Amino acid sequence: MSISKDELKKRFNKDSYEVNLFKEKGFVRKHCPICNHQFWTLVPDQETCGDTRCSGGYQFLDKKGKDLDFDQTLNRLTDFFVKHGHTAINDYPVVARWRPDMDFTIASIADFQPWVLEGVIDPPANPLVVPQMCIRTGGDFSDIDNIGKTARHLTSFVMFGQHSFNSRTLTQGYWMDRCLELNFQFLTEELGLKPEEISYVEGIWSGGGNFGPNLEAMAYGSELVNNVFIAYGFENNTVKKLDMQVIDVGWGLERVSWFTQGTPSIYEAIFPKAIDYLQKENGYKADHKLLVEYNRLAGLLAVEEVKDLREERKLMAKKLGMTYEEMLKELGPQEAIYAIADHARTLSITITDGAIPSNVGGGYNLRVLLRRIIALKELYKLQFSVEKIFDLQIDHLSVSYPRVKENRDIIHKIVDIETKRYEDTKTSGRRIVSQLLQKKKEFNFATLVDLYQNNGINPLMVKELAKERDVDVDVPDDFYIKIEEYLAQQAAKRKEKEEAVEIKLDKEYETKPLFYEDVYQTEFEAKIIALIDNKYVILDKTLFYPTGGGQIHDTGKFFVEETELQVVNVFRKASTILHELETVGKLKEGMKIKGEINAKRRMDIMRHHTAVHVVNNAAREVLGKHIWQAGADKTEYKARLDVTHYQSISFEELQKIEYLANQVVLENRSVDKQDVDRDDAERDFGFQIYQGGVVPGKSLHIVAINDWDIEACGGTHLNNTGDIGIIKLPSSERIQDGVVRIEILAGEPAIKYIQTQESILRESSSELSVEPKILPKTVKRFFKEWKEQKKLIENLNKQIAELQFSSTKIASKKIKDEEVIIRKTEGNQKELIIQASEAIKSFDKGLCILMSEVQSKIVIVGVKTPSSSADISGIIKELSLIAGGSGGGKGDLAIGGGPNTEKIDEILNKIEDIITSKI
RNA sequence: GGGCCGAUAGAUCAGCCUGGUAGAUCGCUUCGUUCGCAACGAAGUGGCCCCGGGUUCAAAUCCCGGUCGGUCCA
Repeated sequence: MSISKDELKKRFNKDSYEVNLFKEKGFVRKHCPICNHQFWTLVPDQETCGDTRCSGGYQFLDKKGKDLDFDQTLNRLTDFFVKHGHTAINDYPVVARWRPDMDFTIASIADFQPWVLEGVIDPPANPLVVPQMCIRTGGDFSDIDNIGKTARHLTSFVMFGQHSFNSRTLTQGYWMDRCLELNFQFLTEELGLKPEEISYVEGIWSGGGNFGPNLEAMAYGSELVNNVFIAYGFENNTVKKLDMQVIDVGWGLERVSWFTQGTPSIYEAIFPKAIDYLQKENGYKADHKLLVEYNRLAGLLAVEEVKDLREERKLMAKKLGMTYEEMLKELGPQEAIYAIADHARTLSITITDGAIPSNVGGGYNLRVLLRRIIALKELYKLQFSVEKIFDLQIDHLSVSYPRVKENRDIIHKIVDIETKRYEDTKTSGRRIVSQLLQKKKEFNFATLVDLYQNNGINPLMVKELAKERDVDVDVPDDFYIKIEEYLAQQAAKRKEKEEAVEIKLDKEYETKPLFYEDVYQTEFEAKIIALIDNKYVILDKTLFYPTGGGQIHDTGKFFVEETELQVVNVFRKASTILHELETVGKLKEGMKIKGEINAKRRMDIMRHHTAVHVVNNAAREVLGKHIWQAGADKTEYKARLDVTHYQSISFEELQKIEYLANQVVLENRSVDKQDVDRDDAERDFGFQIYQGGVVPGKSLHIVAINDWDIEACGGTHLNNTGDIGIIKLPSSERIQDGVVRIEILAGEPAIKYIQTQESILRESSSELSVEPKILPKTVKRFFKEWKEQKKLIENLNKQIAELQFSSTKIASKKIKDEEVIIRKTEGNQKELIIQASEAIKSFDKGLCILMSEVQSKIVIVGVKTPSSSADISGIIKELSLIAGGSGGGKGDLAIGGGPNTEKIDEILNKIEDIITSKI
C-alpha cells in the first residue's frame, strides 16, 4: 500500500506537531517560503526554516562551539540520556546478520526490526539509546563518488539511536512531548545553543508502509537531528494506528560533533589525525578560507537529487570566483584525502564485523571502497602508507569501539590481499588496452563497456593508456548512465523465480515440539488436531523435526489402529508443524496416533549437524576470527558449511581443521542445549550466536559445545561430541569471492568415504603393481615416460616417412602429366599426412594418396603439389563416400575416411579412375 | 543473487567465427661473435590445447554439462 506525500500531509495539522515544549516556551509556527515547510521558532520574525538550503548553506563553519570530538560527543549523548531514564545498550554489528533483507546495518532502528517492531519480542530495554555504527554505500555509482565532495557524507557513521517503544504491553516509553523536551534540553544545555537559535521543521516520515510525523531540529543552517514518530500503518487500504508506536530518533553523532567544532568539513572533526597525516605526508593544505567557503556552498549540493554533480560543481566554482579546473586543482587533493580517510574507516569497521571485500553482496561495496583509495592515491599522486592510514583509523575507532583494534591484523591482511588483486587486474588491463591499440581497434562505446564490465578497466583508464600512445579515445560524459540503462534492459529480461507451494491454514495451530527434550527419543504418542488437504497432518505435539535452520526434516511412521502410514515430509508454518503423509488412510481429527521417527536417519542427521558446529569453530581457530558462517546444509548423507574467508582454503589448512575437529570429537565434550531469553543470550554470548542466521522468537535455543562453540540453533543436536564418531572433510571450494564451502561427513558416511578412498588407492596402485606409498612417485615417472615416448614416436615416424616415402625409394605412376603415388600404409591421420607430404617433396607436379586402417576405420589422406591441377578435396571425398564416410580439405591437403574397412580393396581398384576424372 | 568474459609452451598471448600437420614473442639450452658482459647471429628446447560427455571420417575449434579464475551490477 502506498500513498503520496501530499495525501499524507492532509492528515497532519498544527495539533499533530504542537508539543508541550512549543506551548510552554512560546514557539510560533511559521511557513518557510523557500521549502514550503511549516516550522517552529522562538524568533517571531525569522523568515526561513533554517534548513541548509533555505539559509544559504552551513553557517556554523568556523564558529566555535563546545568542541566535542567524536568520543566526547558519544559520551555526552550517552550520559545525558542515561541520566534521563534511558538504558544504554551495546551497538549491533554493522554486518546485519539478523536481517535477511540487508547486508549492512543502515540505521539504529534496524536493530529492532522486524521482531521488536512486530511485537514478537520485547526490546532489550525501554526507553533505550544505542550508538549504532551504520554503513551506507549508496545504490548507484554517484553516491560513493560524492564522499569528500559534499563536506558531510560518510560511508560509515554512528547513528546514536534514541528509541522509545509504546504498545499495550510496553508502557515505560514516552511519546512526542517528552521526546522534544529532552531534545531541546540536550541542544541547549549540553551543546550550549541558545533557545532562539533552534528551529523545528515539520515533516512526514514514511517507510516500509508505515508513516508518522517528524520534527527536525535546525540550527545555523544544519539539520542537527530528526525526531521521527512512527505511528501509523495501513490495513486493508485504510490508515490505522500501529499497535506498536515507536520513537525513532537518530542522532548523527558525527554531524553533532562537527557542529560543535565548526571545522571546514565533517572529516576534520571526526578523524583529524588521519587527515593531518595525509596532509603532512603530501605537504598539502588547502587554503582555509577557500575551503570553508567551498564547504559552506557544498552544503547546498542536492546530492540525493542530482546524478551528475559536475554541472552543480561548475556553478560552485563560479561562485568561488574560479574556473572549474582551478577548483579541482586547488581542492581535488583535499577531497581525495577526505574520501581516503573515510573509506579506510568504513573498511576497518566492516572487516571487524566479519565482512570481506568480494564480487558479490555487500562485499562488492567494500571492494569499490578499497579500489577507490588506491585510485585516488594514484590520481592525485598522493604519498602515504596505506597501512598507516588504516592504523590511524583503527586507533580512532577503537576508543569507543575496541573490537576494531582486536582485528587489526586481519584488516591489514585483507587490505593487502585485496590491493594485490587490484594491482593484478590493472596490470592485465594495461596489457589488454595496449593490445587493442596495437591492433588499432576502434574504441567505440561497445568496446568501452566490454572492457569495463569484463575486465574492470574503467573508461578513464582506457583514455589515459591510449593517450600514452597518442591515441585519443572519446569517452561519453554519460557513460555510467548509459551503462545503467543497458543494465536496466538486461534486468527487465530476467524472469521471476517460481514461488514455493503455499498451503493455506484456516488458523494457526500450536504444535508442541518434543524433539528438544530428549533428542535420542524415537517414539511418541499424540493427538491429531487437524487434517489439511487430505495430505497434511497436524498433531498437538510431535517428535518429528520440521525442515529448518539448514537441517532436513525427519521421516518415519504413524501407527493407528494396526495400520502404518509413512511420513515423507515435515515442515513448519509459524508455530504449526505439518506432517506430509504418503496417504492419510483413515485418519481423522481427534484420533490418537503413535509416531515413530526413523531413528538411524535422525542420528545421522544429528551427527552432521553437531559436526557442522564443531567444524565451524575449528575453521575459526585455523583460519582466523573473521570466519563467520555464511550458510549451511545438513542431511543424513553429508553436510556442508559455507564460511567467510578471503581466499581458498589450502589442503593443509583443511587437514588442520579436520584434525582439530576430530580432537573435539575425541575429547567427547558435552553439548548443552537450553532456551535463553534473546537479550540475555545476545548480552552473554555476543552476536557470534547468530552463525546460522537468525531464529525468530523471544527465546533462543542455545547450543553450546563445552568451551568450544555457542550458537543459537533450532536444530537437534547430540549430547556429546563423541557421538559424532568421526569427522571427515573431503573437500573445500571457493563458491564465490569471500566465501568458501567446506564439505563435511560425519559418522557412517565418513567411514564409507574413507573406505572408498582407500579402494581407489589400492586399485590404482595394484594396476601399476606398486605399493600405495610410492604411487605418486610412480605416476610421475610414468607420465614423464609417456611424454618422452610420445615425442620419440613422433620423431621416429618422421624418419620412417623420410625413409619409406622419399621419392628415390618409391615409384610413381604418371596420370595425364602428373606424378601419382597411391599406397596402403600404416599410421594414423597425422602420420599419414607427414608421410604423404614427404612423398611429394621432389615432385614438380603431382599428388600422393595414402590410406590406412586405424581403430577399425579407414583413414584416407591426399596431398598435392601447389602446381597440381588435381581436385584433391573432390578425390578424397569420393573415396571416403565409398568407405561410408566423408571428407574434404582445403588447399593442397585433404583428409577423409569412413567406417567400412572391407571396402578398402574396392577403393584401391577405383582410385586411378577417380583421379583421372578429377585432374 | 544475477549478468558478462576467460582457460592453448615456463610467462604473455594468437589460432576457434568458417573443424583438416598447434603457432608467435619472451624465457630457457647449446653454438658463434667478445678479454668479459650487454647486444647481436644461428640452432634447439618446451603442449593430456582445464575436465567430462556429444556431433563428425576427423574437434584446440561446433554443441551440452562441470571445474577454476576474472569482472560488473543489485
